[in-house]
Amino acid sequence: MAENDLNRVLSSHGIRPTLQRIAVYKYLLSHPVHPSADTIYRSLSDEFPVFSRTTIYNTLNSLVKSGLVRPINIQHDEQRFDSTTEDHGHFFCIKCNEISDFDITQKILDDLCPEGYQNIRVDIFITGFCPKCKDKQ
Amino acid sequence: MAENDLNRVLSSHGIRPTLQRIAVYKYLLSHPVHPSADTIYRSLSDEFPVFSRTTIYNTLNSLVKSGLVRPINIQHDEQRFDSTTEDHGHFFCIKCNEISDFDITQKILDDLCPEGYQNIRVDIFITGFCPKCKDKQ
DNA sequence: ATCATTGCAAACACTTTGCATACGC
DNA sequence: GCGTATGCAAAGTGTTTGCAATGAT
Repeated sequence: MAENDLNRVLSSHGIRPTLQRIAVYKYLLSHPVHPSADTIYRSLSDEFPVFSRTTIYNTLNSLVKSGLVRPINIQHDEQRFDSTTEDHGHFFCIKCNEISDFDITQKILDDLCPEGYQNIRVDIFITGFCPKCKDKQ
Repeated sequence: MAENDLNRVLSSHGIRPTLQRIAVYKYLLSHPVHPSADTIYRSLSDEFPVFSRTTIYNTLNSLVKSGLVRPINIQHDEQRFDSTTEDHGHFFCIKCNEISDFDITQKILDDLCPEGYQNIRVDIFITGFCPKCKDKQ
């Protein structure tokens, strides 16, 4: 996505497109392994030494609130973040620590919803070994 | 479950059945809303004033390691615990904060598993309003 | 000039660790 | 008696908050 498009997407979600926010959102879009706040901080710090952790957290919270980014609580020790907004599942590899997406059919999502509940979001997490790691356990 | 059965279950999983451990496990079995460590601590402290948070955490970690209890990471800010070991989904009510179980068919679980991955556990979390709360939002 | 954003330092909340005491076989 | 469990206090870790400085319109 070009810088201009990023600006437009952020603006249209009520987020003023500052240098830092563009960088965080761009990083999320281009790193589909669902990084943690700290991973984003360390990666961006190399590029722009001015970044602070506070700004990363501020930005992530704004992005989550606006609906552009979803938090993933697959591990209890740190939150991770996902810039894909369509419904899909998350696979957490306990060896390489990467989280990848997998498809979920609409039918499965419909079948899941329990009777009498009003659901707002569905999270499907699978933990195990990803294709890259399952042979070198 | 009678005290004796609890003793047997814990012992057979390599956990020496102390007063504290029995109380924590019994509490989990009898409170199917999936309490947090702190909820367990506060509830048991009333009954047995000797309990410390450390022991609650120690015990929960032992129970998780032995497979008798599963951790639930549906919220990022605290872990919650589940004494049901069969496969099922979790519904988190954002109003009353309770987590309830719902059934998942084996067929859905089979359909979920993505190609090429080796999965160890599946967690299905739905967030929203439970039947008790959906009318009084 | 005004209002939002940044970012340091400090505070916070949940969880783990170090270590001395107490318990169970 | 020896190994394990308990529990206090302290440390650790991820995240949020207070607030002054900076930036954008």
